[in-house]
Amino acid sequence: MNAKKAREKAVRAAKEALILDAAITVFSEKGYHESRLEDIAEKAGFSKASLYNYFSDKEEIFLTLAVREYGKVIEASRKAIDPQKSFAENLRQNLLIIFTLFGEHFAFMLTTTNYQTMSLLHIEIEKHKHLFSKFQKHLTDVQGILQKLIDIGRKRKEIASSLEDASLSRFIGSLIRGMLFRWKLEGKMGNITVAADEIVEFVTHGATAS
Amino acid sequence: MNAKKAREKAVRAAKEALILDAAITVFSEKGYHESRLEDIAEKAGFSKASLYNYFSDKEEIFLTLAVREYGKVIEASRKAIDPQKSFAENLRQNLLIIFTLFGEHFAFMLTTTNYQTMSLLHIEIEKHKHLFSKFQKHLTDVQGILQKLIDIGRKRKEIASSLEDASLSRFIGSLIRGMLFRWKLEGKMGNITVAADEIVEFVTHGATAS
Amino acid sequence: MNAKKAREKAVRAAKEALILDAAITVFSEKGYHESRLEDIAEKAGFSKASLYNYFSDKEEIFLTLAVREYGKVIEASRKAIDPQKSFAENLRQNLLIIFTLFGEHFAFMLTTTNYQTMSLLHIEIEKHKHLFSKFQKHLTDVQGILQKLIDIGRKRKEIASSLEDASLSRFIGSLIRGMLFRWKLEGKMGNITVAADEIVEFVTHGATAS
Amino acid sequence: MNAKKAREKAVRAAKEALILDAAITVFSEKGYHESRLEDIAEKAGFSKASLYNYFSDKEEIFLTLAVREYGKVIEASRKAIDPQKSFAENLRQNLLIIFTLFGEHFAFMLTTTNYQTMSLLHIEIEKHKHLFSKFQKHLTDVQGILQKLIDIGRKRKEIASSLEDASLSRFIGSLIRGMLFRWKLEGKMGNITVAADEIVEFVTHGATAS
DNA sequence: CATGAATGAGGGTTCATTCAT
DNA sequence: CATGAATGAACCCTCATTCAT
Repeated sequence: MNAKKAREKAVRAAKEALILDAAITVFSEKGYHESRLEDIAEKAGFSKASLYNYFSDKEEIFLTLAVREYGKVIEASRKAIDPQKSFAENLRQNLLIIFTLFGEHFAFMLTTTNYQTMSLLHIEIEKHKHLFSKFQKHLTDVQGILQKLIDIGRKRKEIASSLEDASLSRFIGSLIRGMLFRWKLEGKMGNITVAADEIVEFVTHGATAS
Repeated sequence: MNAKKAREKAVRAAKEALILDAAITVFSEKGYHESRLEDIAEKAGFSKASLYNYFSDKEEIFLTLAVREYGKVIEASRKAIDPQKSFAENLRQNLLIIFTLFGEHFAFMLTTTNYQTMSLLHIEIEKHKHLFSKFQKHLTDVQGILQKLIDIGRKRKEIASSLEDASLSRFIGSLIRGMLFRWKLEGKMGNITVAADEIVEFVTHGATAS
Repeated sequence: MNAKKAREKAVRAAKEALILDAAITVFSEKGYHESRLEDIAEKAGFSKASLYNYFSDKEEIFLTLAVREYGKVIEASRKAIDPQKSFAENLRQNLLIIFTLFGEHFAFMLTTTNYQTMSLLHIEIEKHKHLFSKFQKHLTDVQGILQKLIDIGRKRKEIASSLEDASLSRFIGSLIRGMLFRWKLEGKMGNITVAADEIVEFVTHGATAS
Repeated sequence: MNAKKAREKAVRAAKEALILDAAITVFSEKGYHESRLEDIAEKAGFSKASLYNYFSDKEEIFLTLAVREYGKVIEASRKAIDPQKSFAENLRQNLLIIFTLFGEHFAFMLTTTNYQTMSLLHIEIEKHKHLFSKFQKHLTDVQGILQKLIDIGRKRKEIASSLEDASLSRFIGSLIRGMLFRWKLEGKMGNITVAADEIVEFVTHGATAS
């Protein structure tokens, strides 16, 4: 009977994944507020009401999804950090991971960014307190990873900027979001490798040196 | 009678400005979709219905506003460009202009950015074709100004990056938006001069050199 | 211009009354929860959304209505109290007032009674705190009026029951509600005078004496 | 095989009882319409869907329960009637039976009362015609018992009221419901003996005599 | 039988837009 | 012009009931 329970759990997880997969498409395309539950349901092959068997409301879908996606990126990023390698190499690796893992849903990261600024208005954060703080922790962690890379660079004497680490990591984050933003406007993802190389080049030398 | 016409026109323009001034506050705070016409009207001292005497719909208010705001920035930026000065100096000047002109409504730029990605979904663009293309032209112009700065830098041999000018200008744009985003999350504008200096520092030297 | 304001205010009040009049019919028939805003709107000659121009939500309609109806009864009842008359006469008068004022909407009182027990479950009472406490005060006032009658009876030595005044007034209240309940089941109001007389008879002598 | 059948039947009956026991709690607390099948199922230790193995729908659960509960009361009440005793004594006994049998679920009687007035709206009565008429018969029977008591009182010359027996019995019913209503508002049952004594006192002497 | 899951049919509420005064 | 008022069109969420396993 344990096997049955396990199977059912797996089926349920698979369906949740179906919904989240549908949701990421819709959220990426339209942003949080303009996304309609009905679109997500339809894309996932469910009726709107069925979504409520898996998630308590729209916000939970969104937050669960955000946590899942960032979780993937954070885990992969952490594993990829290699203090033996140069800052440039580590950064490049990290960028490739981000761009690869988000893949065709690269715009979702922009949606979360936007959600972040909007969430300041909602007071109902109480409802999904746990998920929400997890979401925020993940966002912090992403910046943390960038800072970790910078830290390594500092130790290896590859970084000599007078700017604070926090500023540097925020700038790198901005460049990443900027790239996603460009792709979104262009309607499709660009070449990941080129994008990563460009960012690395800009971060390491700025505009003045090659 | 010509004087009367002129007066009426001036009055109308003044009222439009009142509405736009109210709109920028609301749009900055809540973004395009979450902003309610009623809030704008109230802040402008009109009733919701009155807005329709000056603008045909919500989108026209937004686009008119965006065109106005970017227009200001573009005009001021163009005037400030000085080929005799260094790239860094020009960039710094430009950043100060952007941050100063948007002022407390700095977040409005983020809203336009977000609107930009959402507008791809609307089919109604036909309705405001003229305004919309003007809006897009302005956005292009802003990038154009950044490219102009880079161009000057190249000519003065201050920029040696292997990256294309378009990429460089996009990166700078990303850094600007990133700074605004940070301020939005923090709930208030930071120190403009410091922000400009940091961006200039990062753009000129990247992370590796000071 | 003051006249215009006054007229508009009157029109508005009239429309509110239309809605409340529609609402009392629906609420009387179906109770609070089963009443649909759409039915009320239709009966009042408005669209569902229009109701929100006059009341902030369903509960406000209900509470406003309840306060209005009980207010009428309480005012009329207070005026009718005459310490010079006998307890029986006062009670009879009061019953006639209640039955007359509620009129064809007699069942509304049952709905409020039921709402009262259900409201214990809602936590949103905060939202309409003011109206809600007014509503409760009115309910208390109705009992208070009955107690006042009893008090007069005591002073006139017409009441000799060993029961507490509070108990007596509650019993009388129960008899009133019981009469309304009967009418509701029968589908129509019965003869008001007969009903009042019966209750007076029962209250004064109980079952054992005539 | 007959034993097996019997056993299965007993098991089934036991499960039905579990559901009904859960239902009475929920219905008492929230009334018919606000009670959710899910709550009943959970309290009974079943899944929501399982309820449909025992009852065809929500209404059947309610009606079955009502019939069961009133059945108990009616049976006990009938047995307790003693023509040798005084009207007051018989009434007191009957009240104690009602209050005791409903016990902590005293509010259920109010729910049935309310359901009674609402049921006039449902057209589906056809569906549960049999149960529904049984339910109504029980309600009539309760009144019948009260009338029986009055009848005994009349025969024993203890009742001299000019009011019709039907009216008297309805009044007594109202007093009972009023007591339950009070308890519901207070959130808990009061002292049964005191309550019964008060009602007996009021019914026998009214307010004017002690 | 038991149950997880699916869903149709609402119900309350919001908001941009229109219209009559 | 200004505006109070009206409303269609959504949208989120709930729940009794059905169904497949």
